[in-house]
Amino acid sequence: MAIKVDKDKKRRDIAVACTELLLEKGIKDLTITEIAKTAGIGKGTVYDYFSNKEEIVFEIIRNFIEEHHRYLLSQSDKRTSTKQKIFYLFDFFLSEYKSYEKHLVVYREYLSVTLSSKFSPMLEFNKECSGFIRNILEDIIEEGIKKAEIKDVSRNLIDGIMKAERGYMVIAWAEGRDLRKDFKEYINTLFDLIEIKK
Amino acid sequence: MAIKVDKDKKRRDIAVACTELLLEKGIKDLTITEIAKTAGIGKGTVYDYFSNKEEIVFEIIRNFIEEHHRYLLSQSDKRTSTKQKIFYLFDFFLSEYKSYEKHLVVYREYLSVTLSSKFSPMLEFNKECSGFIRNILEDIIEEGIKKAEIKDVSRNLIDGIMKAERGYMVIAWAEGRDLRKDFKEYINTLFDLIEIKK
DNA sequence: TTATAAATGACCGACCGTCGGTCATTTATA
DNA sequence: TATAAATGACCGACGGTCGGTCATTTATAA
Repeated sequence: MAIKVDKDKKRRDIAVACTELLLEKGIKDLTITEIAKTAGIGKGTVYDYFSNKEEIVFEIIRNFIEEHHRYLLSQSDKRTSTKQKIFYLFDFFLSEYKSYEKHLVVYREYLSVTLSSKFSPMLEFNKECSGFIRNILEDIIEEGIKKAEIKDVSRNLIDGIMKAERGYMVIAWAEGRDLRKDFKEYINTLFDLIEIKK
Repeated sequence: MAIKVDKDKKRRDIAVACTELLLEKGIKDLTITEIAKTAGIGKGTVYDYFSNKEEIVFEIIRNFIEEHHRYLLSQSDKRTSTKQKIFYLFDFFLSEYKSYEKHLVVYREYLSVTLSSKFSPMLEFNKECSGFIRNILEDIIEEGIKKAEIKDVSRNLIDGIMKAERGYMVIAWAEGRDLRKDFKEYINTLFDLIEIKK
């Protein structure tokens, strides 16, 4: 027997090595040759660990997203208001942090790819992601209802809020508007309608 | 001087000739060679009328959208309810017509392209389009308020509804859910909140 | 008026560079 | 020495370019 490499580990290593490169160049302008060079391996070796470019990009972006989800899980704070919790939940795209900017651009390009991709693991993962966010949102809403902060009908808005968030995300690029402000105003209006006035 | 062709007309002719082809193959799988063949011209000639593939696709899709907008303008019916008018406004993606299916698929791929494109005429046109829909939606809402069907606060929901629609559009593909039903439920819930009960 | 030379620009398809992906060959190790 | 692992030359597809051709129009001279 010759050497055995840990295929999974090497896969991850390649992904990690190319993270910065992806943020710098974006999906479309990222080439396999560059990926190989950056990871310090031959071009053919890339294909020993990934079956195509889409898979590599997906691996890297999945890392971003999973990391962000871990961050969200660590953030649950029962003291803040229901509305504030919702803002926190969508803070990835509401945040003003400059360092998020590149991530946001790549994430948007990734969404663009998923919009017309047939690569099912990616589509599957996307479903999981919205399921994840949706669960948190459901918890937030349920707790708000239990605390009598918001009306029962709020439950039916969950799906719409999820979709609106995606809409703001997607349209912002094409229109160059300040989506952060717009989204906040939208949530504020919803709360005008669903909040139980004391 | 040699013969002068009407450049604009020929441009349109090429676009029209390739409409069916685009619907059949989608944006990504459409090749310039096929376009040339379908339009009955040489490959080089294509580039006498369009500067790149994106421009050709854009020309064809703009036709779809403009046609649909003309249809919307012809549809104003003052007799129906505010909610019903909103459903009509978004009928392009709510409609069950089988013949719309291919258009919808290509439109979604087009959205995917706009999400990461730098081709500014397209981005500009996109802004115009949402402006167009938004104007109609504003009129619908204003009239609903004037008729005392819905509350004043509805005005602030316009932006959110626009974005939610886009979100439903975009997510449907990735999740394979029945976006028509979901979107209708979302609008129904909003109306529960903004309708003035008699 | 007519024959013909010159000018024009629409049209073409061979060709180019790039890039994702493959495969025959080499290298390293047990 | 058997075999896993790595490699980079190579391939084909595709978007886009460019030099050349040819039909048509215009200018000119007999």
